[in-house]
Amino acid sequence: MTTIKDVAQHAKVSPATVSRYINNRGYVGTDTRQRIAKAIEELNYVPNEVARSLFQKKSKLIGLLLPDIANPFFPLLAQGVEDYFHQYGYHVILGNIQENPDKIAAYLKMFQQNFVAGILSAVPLNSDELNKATVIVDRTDCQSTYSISANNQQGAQLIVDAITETSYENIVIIAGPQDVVTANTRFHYVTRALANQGVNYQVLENTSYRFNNALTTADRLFTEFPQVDTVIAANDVQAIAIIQKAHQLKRRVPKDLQIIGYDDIPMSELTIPRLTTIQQPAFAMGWQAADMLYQLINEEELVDKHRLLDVKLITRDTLRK
Amino acid sequence: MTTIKDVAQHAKVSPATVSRYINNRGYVGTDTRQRIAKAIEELNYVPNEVARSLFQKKSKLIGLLLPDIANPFFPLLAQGVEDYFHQYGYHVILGNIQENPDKIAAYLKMFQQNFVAGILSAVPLNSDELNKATVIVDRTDCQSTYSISANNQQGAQLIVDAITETSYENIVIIAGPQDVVTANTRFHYVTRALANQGVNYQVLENTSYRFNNALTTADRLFTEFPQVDTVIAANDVQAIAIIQKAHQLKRRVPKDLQIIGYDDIPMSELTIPRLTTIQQPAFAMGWQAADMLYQLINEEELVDKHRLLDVKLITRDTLRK
DNA sequence: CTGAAAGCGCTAACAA
DNA sequence: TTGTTAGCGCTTTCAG
Repeated sequence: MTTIKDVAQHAKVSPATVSRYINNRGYVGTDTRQRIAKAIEELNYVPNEVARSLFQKKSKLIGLLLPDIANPFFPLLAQGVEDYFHQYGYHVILGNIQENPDKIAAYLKMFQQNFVAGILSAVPLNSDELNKATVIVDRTDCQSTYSISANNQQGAQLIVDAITETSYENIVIIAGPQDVVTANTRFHYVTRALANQGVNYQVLENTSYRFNNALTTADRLFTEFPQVDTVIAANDVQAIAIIQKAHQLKRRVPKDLQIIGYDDIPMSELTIPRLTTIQQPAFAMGWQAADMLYQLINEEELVDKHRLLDVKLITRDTLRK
Repeated sequence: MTTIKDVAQHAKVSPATVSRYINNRGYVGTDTRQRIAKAIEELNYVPNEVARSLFQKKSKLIGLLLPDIANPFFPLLAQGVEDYFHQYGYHVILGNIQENPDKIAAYLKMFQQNFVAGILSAVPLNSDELNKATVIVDRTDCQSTYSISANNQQGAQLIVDAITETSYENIVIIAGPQDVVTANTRFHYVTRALANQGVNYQVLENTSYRFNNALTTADRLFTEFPQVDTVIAANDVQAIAIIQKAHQLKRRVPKDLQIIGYDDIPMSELTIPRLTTIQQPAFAMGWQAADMLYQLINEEELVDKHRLLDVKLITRDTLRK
C-alpha cells in the first residue's frame, strides 16, 4: 500500500504539501504540482479514505434504511439514491429492516460508529436519534425532520375521482398495514373523500406489504366480500394478486370487478389486463431525498424542510369506463 | 464523542486494558472487567469503527456489486447477503452497476480505499483486480475465483425435458444478453439438448435484461416468428411480457402458445396463467455467497472453491399438458 | 509557497 | 494482570 508519505518522498516534498495538492486547499507551486501529479501517477497512489474519515470524523458513506428490499418499490428508490450520490463520490450502506425493529437500532449505532455523512431512511425514525444529517423518505409523519414524500392526499383524491367516474356498487378498500404512515394517510383521505360524496364502502384490513401476504388477502377479499365489484388496493402487488384471484374465480376484470392499484411498479404494465394505478415516482423520491441530504451534509441553505412530490393517475385497463 | 480514553479514565485503567476488554483478548482481571463494563455503560461508549479499521487495515464492510437492482432477481440476492452478514456485524456497501462499466472500476477502487473486508459481485470481474477476498455470484465464468452459481446446465435440461413432454411445432428460444455468462450457458445447453433430441428451434436475440426491453422483444417475437407456439424465455420478466402480448394478440396461453420462464421471481406466481418456470434460489445464492466470503475473510479452510446450487422446475400453468 | 509536528481513536508489542 | 509507547495514514495549524 502506498501512502501519502511515499508520494511525498518520491516528489521530494512533504506529506503536507501532497495533502494540499490532493484536496485542492492552500497554495501549491506549479512545478511542485507537476512533480506530485507524476509521483501519484507512478506510484499508483489512492488516498486512504479510512484515515481521512478518522481525522475528519466524517466519511463519504451514506446510511440507507429500507423497510423491505424485496418490495419492488424500494429497489427503485435505492437506485435513485445510489445514482445521485455516486456522482459526488458518496456511497451507500444498505440496511434492510425487514420488519425487524431491532435492526433499526443496530444500524443507527453502526452508522454512528462508521461516521456516515448522513442517513436516508424509508423507515420511520424517532427524532431523538438525530445526531446526524437525516432525511426521511416516503414514510414520514412529516413535521419532525427533513423529508421527501409523495403526495398521498393527492393520490387518494385521484383514486376517488377515478372510481366515482365509473359505475360501482360495492367498494372494498384494502387498508395497508397500520404501522405504515403512508398507508394510513391514503386510507384516511380516500375514506374521507368517499364519505364526502356520500359513497359507501367496506374495508379489508391488511397487516403487511409482504409478497406472500398479498395472495391470502386476495382470498379473504372474495370470501369476506363476495359482492365486491370495486377494489381500491393498498399497492400494486396487492392489486395484481387480486386480479389473479378474480380470474381464477371467473370474475372478469374490469367488467365484474374493477381494481385500482398504487405505486406503478414496473410489473403493473405487464398484467392482464394492464393495471390502472397511481404512480409514485420512486426513483425521483430517492433522487430528491439524496439531493436534500447532500445539501444538508454540505450545510447549504435549504429552502424547504419537506418536499412533496406529485403522483399521477396511470389509466390502463382495470377500471370500467 | 466518548473515546476509549474517557472510558479508561472513568474506570481508572489504561486504554490498553479497555481495548483488551472490548476485544476479549488477553487477560483482564475480574474486578477490572466490572469497572470497565460500568464505565462503558455510564458513558454510553461505542467503539469507533473507523479508528479500528485504520489500525487493522480492514473494516467490517462488504462491497456488493449488482448488475441492476431493478431486476427483481437481485434484491432477493442482496437480501440473502445482508441477512447473512448482519448476524456477524458486517455491513454491505451497495454498488449498482446498471450496465455502466466505469462504475465497476470506481467501486473497486472505493472498496479498496475503504478497506472493505471482502467483495461480493454479481458482475463479472477481471481476476487481476483481486487483491481482496472476493466471491463471484451468479455471473461466473467459474474457474478463476471463488464462486456461487445456480446450475445452469441443470436448468437447461429441466427446460428441455419439460418442453419435450409437451406437443410443440415451432420453438423459439429467447437468448439473453450476449455478455451475461449465465444466459449464454443456458442457451448453449438448451440448444445442445434440443439438437441432441433432433428438435428444431429458432432463436430471437435479446440484448438486455432491462424491463422496458422485455415488451419490445415480445413484439419482435410475434412479428418475426408469427408461427411460434412454444417460447423458452431468457427470464421471467421476459416471459411475463410475452404472456401479455400473446393475450393482446388473442393467442391463448398455453393452448396456442406455451411459455417457460427462468428465475421464479415473486411475480411469476401472480400472472395469468401462472408462469411455469425454473426456480433459481436467489436468496440462497446470496446467503451462500456470503457464507463463502465470510470463511474467506476469516481464512477458514474452504472445502470447495465453487458451489453449485440446484435449480428446480416449478410447474404451473403456461405449458401444455 | 512549503515543512515540522501534533493528533484523530484505536491496538499490539513489550515491559513492568 | 496491567500500563507505556508507538504508530496506522491523513490533515491542519503554525512557523518559516
